[in-house]
Amino acid sequence: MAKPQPTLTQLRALVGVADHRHFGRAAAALHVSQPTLSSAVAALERTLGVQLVERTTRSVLLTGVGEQIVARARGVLGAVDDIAEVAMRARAPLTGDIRLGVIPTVAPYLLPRLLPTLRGRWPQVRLRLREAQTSTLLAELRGGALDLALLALPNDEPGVTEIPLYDEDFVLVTPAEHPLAGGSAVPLAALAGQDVLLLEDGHCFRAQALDVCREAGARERATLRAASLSTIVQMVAGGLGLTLLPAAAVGVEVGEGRGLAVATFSRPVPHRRIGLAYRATSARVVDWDLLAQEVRAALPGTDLELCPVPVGNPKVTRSG
Amino acid sequence: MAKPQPTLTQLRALVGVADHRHFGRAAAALHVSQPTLSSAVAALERTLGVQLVERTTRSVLLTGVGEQIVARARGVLGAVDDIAEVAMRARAPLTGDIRLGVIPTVAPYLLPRLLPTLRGRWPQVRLRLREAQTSTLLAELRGGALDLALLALPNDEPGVTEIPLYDEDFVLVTPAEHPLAGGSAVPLAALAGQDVLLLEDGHCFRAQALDVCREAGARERATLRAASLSTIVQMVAGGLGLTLLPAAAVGVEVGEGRGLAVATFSRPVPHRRIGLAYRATSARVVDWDLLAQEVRAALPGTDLELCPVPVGNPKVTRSG
DNA sequence: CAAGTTTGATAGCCTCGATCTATGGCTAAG
DNA sequence: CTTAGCCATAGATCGAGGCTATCAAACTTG
Repeated sequence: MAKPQPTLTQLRALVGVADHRHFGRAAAALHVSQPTLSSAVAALERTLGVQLVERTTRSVLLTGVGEQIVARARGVLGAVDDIAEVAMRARAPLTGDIRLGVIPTVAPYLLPRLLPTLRGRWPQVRLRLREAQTSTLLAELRGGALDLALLALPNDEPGVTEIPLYDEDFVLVTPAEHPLAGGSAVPLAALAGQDVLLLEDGHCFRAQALDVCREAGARERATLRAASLSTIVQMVAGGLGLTLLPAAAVGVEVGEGRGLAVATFSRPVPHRRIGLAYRATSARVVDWDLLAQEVRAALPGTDLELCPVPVGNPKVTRSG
Repeated sequence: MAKPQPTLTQLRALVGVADHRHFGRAAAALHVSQPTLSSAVAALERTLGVQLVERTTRSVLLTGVGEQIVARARGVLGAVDDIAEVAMRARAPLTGDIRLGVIPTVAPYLLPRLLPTLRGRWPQVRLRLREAQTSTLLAELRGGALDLALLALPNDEPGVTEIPLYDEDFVLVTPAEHPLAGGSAVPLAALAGQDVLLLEDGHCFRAQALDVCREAGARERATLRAASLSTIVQMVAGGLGLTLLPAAAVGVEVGEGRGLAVATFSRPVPHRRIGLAYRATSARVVDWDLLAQEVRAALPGTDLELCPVPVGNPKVTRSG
């Protein structure tokens, strides 16, 4: 026996009846006639072999199975709408609002490079930026307040997919007269006993740098936690200690003639991976992949190592 | 402009092509002719306005958008199959295998009452029982190795739905000659300084009883952790201390003439809630509701307080 | 290099099912 | 008992989706 499968039209009819609890009004809302709706629901019940709706002339109620199936039908119809939206987004890629959250240790160094490129190549896109720490960004991402987050990977957040973008080394910033100043392959162990200045709690870069310090045997100057890398670098210039910076920050934070020197570590060089994160259910994956390409294209050429582009054939190109 | 929506047939066609990477074979697998399949995919691309498949005479590839949409289409088709299964299950309620996990502090006291009732009223059902601690049960439930778990609530497990069944009070079991023996409204504070025997780590009832002890100021005899309530009661009879039992265990564990006495607490009486847990995506919710009714019907009449039946109209009755 | 083979697209026809209008039957209210 | 409201049924119509036959393109092979 061949089992007839439910039809999308039938599912829409059922959901409509469930919503309105009234065949006539549901039919009007679905722009079909009442008998059409009636027979659609009846056909669904026939193919499923179960009564879904209790009809009396006075009221329309769902049976227990009916409730179950209505819930699933809503899911199906929503997913079909999603498919249409995915296609629509792909037809007009990278347009409209994108709510992007960025962590504070990336934003000031990457955005000045990204924004002009993006505006030039995708004038239709409007970035709505938000700067916050990782935990905030992930919460807002899951809650739907953000479309996309630019942060350090991995986060192992269920339901969130990540696109790796680049790896950036950590470098050592010291006063110019410091013994380690300007070194080119400083071993981690050279940090032992040094006073290292770090960000305040909640910054992921604080945790990453702290790991390095622990391994190296350095100690944190805990009384001097700063709110930004900028402040920390000022403090280093003031002779209060030394600090680690992610490579991308060096150009902006360590200027000439400020009495500062940058040293690089010997292998294995401590580093972190930066990438994009989005809800796995997002209908705009194609957009996010394109944006990832733009970020990679906007990267400073030297110190940052691009992550390989993961998948598939990037068939979608700019429209126009 | 009215947008034509994708059809289930079209989605099936697309998924088939994605699976086989070959129109002819996909058509055979779907039991349609090759031109039909071809035109279905073409129609889908037309309604979505996006190219989904790269066709050459030599190979068939998916575009980026195509991959996205295939993934979602699989979800849609799976959900539709689920709907059919929900209906099928409702047509033949409570039949077939049910893999039920039960925690050790419930199983020996509830199952002897439940099993005969169940066999009598639903002879077609076959329970495959498994006794394990909460964490194991929940892991197996999520992994699909179990259909259903009978344990203490709440667990706040994402993706897992819980049906409350009954609340059971904790009672105090002491040697017959103990000062608290047989009391009828013992305040928790009376436990202060007493030696209480508890289960070994991992049992949820251990944690629950330990909470009571902490609040009451009792101390655990940590050198005597037991693997079962049965063992603990033996130890109490041997004068090694006293213990807490969930009410349902009293009848089985505390017999006559074994030198044991049962005392009840004053209000607020410590208690725990027992219920069923299942994957929120399960297609057999109707079955689980029915089984919950059977558990309630099988309950010992006196000490356990039924939880209110939550929802809906239990339209489904026994078939036959 | 030409013929053959493989494979997906197109054309034309047909069938079945979804939809419509018209109507019937049931229930609750007055 | 009548009336109004509401869902089910009947019969007609039309289009989506199916099939067979054929074409066009590309790779293979003697």
